[in-house]
Amino acid sequence: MAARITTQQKILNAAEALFARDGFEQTSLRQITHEAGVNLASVNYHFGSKKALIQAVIARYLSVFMPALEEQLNEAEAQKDLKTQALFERFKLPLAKLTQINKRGPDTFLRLLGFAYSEIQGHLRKYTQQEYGNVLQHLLQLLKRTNPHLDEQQMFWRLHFVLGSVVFAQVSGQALIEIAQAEFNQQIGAQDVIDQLIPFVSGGLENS
Amino acid sequence: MAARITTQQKILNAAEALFARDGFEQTSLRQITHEAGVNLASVNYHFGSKKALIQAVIARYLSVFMPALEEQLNEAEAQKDLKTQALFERFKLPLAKLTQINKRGPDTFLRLLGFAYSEIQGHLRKYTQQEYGNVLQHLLQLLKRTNPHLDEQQMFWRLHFVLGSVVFAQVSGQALIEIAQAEFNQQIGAQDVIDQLIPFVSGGLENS
DNA sequence: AATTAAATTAAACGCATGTTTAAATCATGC
DNA sequence: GCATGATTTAAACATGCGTTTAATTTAATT
Repeated sequence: MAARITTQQKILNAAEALFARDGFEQTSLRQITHEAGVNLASVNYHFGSKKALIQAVIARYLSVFMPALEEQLNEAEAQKDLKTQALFERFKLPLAKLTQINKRGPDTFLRLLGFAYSEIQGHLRKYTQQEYGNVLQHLLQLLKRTNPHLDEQQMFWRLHFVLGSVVFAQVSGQALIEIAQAEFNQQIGAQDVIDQLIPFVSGGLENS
Repeated sequence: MAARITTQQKILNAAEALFARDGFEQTSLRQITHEAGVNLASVNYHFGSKKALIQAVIARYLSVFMPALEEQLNEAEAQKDLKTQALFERFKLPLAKLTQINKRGPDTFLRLLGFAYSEIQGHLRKYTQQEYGNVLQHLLQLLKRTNPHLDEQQMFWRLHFVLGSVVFAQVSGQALIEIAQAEFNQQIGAQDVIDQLIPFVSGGLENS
């Protein structure tokens, strides 16, 4: 059991690609298993259910992303004169690290996140909160530091608006990228979208 | 054919409520027809297909909202010293007008819009562009006026981020409102969310 | 090599969906 | 009041889904 790709991995790889492209509900197990070249029943054999497969796909990314983000937040913590935008820039490295899972890992992860938030409402939120709640708390604390003029309620809403922008940018991302490319005659990648996004969410969050 | 509610209207009313609550794909024709107290087959008889029903539901709102928005934009056009935030505030009145369709019309419309954008990817965008493209062009032109420091590409992306925030706020809105109410011990409505949203999108769009 | 456990396979199950059919009912104009 | 067209109805259709079953094949252990 060394370099050969197991059935489990084949399923995970095919599933994450299709989930990221079409969403969870729009992707059937028959599509996934066909793409992976494995039997339909093997999903339920190895993962138990489709829901569990979705969770496994997301968990694989979170397990890389979250620790890297935590490290970045610790560095930000020590930083003097921390600015909101600089804080958001800290997301770029953890995101880039996801290439170790997949060449298009960063794109994939953000799109998965987008679908997860818009499709399975409370489920992922609860899981993330439970597994990585401390990291998110840390982020909130730092944002309060860079934005002492916002009260609890403003911060609550704006954080969710930020999340909404990110999620939307990714879910509608591919379509928008294609429109943008046609309109501006240049190659555009997910990284460019992030670079456009950061000043937007920074400005939105900070605004008095 | 005077004051009595026709089958078509019964279907539209039931459909828009369920669509707004659960999304288009999550709502079955059987749910809709049961709620409306009409026969299952009457949807296909009166509208042709589920897709056409969705379009009819959205079109009913757009036909009220868009002309009202156009009027607001014309007023803004004449305004001296137009600010981005003031421009976004112009959305409130057209939105409020939707109560003439339904008491909870504004909420319903925004949630429908949210689901429309996240579920049926290109379809609605094309329809809106075709039917009300001139209004949206007008909005874009005014935004360029209030933000001359942004180039075409920045404006393109930020406009879509704004849209994303709005859409997300509404789709995740009810869940978030409940969390917020529990956390801050006060009654919160869709209008409050809009009030929180406007400074966010204004700040995000303007940021240099 | 024989035994046992793990993994894979083809097939079927049960269910829910949107849509279509064809008969029954209703309303309308002559 | 009857005939005609519009509407409503109950039932079935076709399809796709996640899941389960039971038999077969593969791999590991003794």
